[in-house]
Amino acid sequence: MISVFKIKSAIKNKVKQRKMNDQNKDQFEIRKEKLESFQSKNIEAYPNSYNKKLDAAEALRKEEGESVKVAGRIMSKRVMGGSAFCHVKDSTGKIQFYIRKNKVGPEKYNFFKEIDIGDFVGVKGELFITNTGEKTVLAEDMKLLGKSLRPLPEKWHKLQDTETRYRKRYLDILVNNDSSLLFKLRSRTISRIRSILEDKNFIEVETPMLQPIPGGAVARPFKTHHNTFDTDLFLRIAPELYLKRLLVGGWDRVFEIGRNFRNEGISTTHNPEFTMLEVYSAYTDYRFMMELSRNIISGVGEMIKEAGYEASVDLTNGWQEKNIWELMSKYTGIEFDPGDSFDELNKKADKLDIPPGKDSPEKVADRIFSKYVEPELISPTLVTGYLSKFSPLAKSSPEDERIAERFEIFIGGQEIGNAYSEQNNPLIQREIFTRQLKEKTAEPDFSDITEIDSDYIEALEYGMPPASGLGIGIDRLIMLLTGAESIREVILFPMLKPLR
RNA sequence: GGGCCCGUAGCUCAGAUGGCAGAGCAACGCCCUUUUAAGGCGUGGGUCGAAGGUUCGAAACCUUCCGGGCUCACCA
Repeated sequence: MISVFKIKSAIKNKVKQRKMNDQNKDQFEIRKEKLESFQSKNIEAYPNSYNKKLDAAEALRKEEGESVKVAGRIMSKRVMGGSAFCHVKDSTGKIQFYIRKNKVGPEKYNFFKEIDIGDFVGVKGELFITNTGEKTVLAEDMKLLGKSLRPLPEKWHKLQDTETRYRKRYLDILVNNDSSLLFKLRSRTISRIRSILEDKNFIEVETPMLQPIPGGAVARPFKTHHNTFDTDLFLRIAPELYLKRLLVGGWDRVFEIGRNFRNEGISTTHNPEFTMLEVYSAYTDYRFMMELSRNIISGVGEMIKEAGYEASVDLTNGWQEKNIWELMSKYTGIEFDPGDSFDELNKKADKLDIPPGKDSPEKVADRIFSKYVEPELISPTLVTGYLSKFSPLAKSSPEDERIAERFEIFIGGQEIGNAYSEQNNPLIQREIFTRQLKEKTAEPDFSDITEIDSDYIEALEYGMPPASGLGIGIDRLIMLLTGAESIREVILFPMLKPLR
């Protein structure tokens, strides 16, 4: 039944595809014909290289009268009979060139007229200033470096359609400067985080993304299969358990920036693959990570300022530490206590218009927190007081066994990170894993998970130093820094339904 | 998965109550040697997301499907 439907729709698509091409015919076909005519005239439309001398931005810093050689994509073309102005764009910006028939001769000029917006060209010539004051290259020669067969989005309104912007991100970053800047800022942010950690003698490592038993978080994993070993593997949901194996091996300060994969819902704050920073530091507890996360986030905040951006929230000042139970009491007006039973919690939830039900108490508390407290946590807030029983990889506080040595970072009403003192007692860890497994396998979604990661427990049995760990969601951090409304705006190629 | 909204030319968008599918940019032709959203004259371009239905007549109304956005739920 399914296959019949699929075949039908596949046929429809073939037909549609052909029609799409027909629709493009005008501009696409015309450009293809130009390409063919170039080839017949022995003009190479796709040369292998070009000896570009200067980026656009560099060329613009040169003086009037100096000779420059630049290259890029033609973004605009204004022809006035025997002369024309074009803007050429490379990764550093745009520069204008001016080409004149009586300067380059009729043959070259006519060739220039064949060149389309979107084509890559190289231009050399002297700089001059136009009547309207723009530094411009007076072309002595122009070379085609790459023919474009499809028209670019419109120059004034640019590319607006959200879906097309995500699916054809190359067009988005080409014509929408804001988008291009955002992703460059993302890159710089990650590189800044890296340098902050390296300065503190953390070393960057890479751990497996293909794991036999996905651990380090609770989430539905993606499943895959390795042919040679004929074994099922999972895409990691977190690198945590591998990074802590490195602590066992004596590497005291490690971090990883990389992709995690969670087979769950997609929303404005969730992409199935997302980038996490995880940091581990031996001989420290979660207090150390409070300091470190502040260093990282305010460091990034400073960089943003230096780059001329303004983060929507002050990331340097106003940091505070708050207890989750006090926060919940404050923002709901109902007293909450870590000792609350499931029943009591449900009753309070009911008063707050939160559906109670068969869920675990953690979920109920989390719902209350998400609805009433989270949106209020605008300036950076380190939230403590999480229950040990819902922090399976964290150590409990020596003062109160019920409470984990753990905090989460909230900024701009969003969870940005999570940190705790790491559980290094192999006996306790095994017990917790075993209990978790029983609970998990009761749910159909986790039926693939049939055993605990005893390899990890074995590592712990060799002895792991006391340590603290921190995880920061990079995508959400970037959202915060740029004020992006959706995680898709900060991921170059976000997950979309494949077009059939 | 539920609710609301969107899909019209390569791009950006108009098309009240059903009556011959439009504009700007881009393209093509002509004019134009300092323009910059260049300008002037002219031309071509559409299975109105898809399929059914209602109707004398559907881009518009109804149903289903496809894709997207927001939101709730699920979920860190």
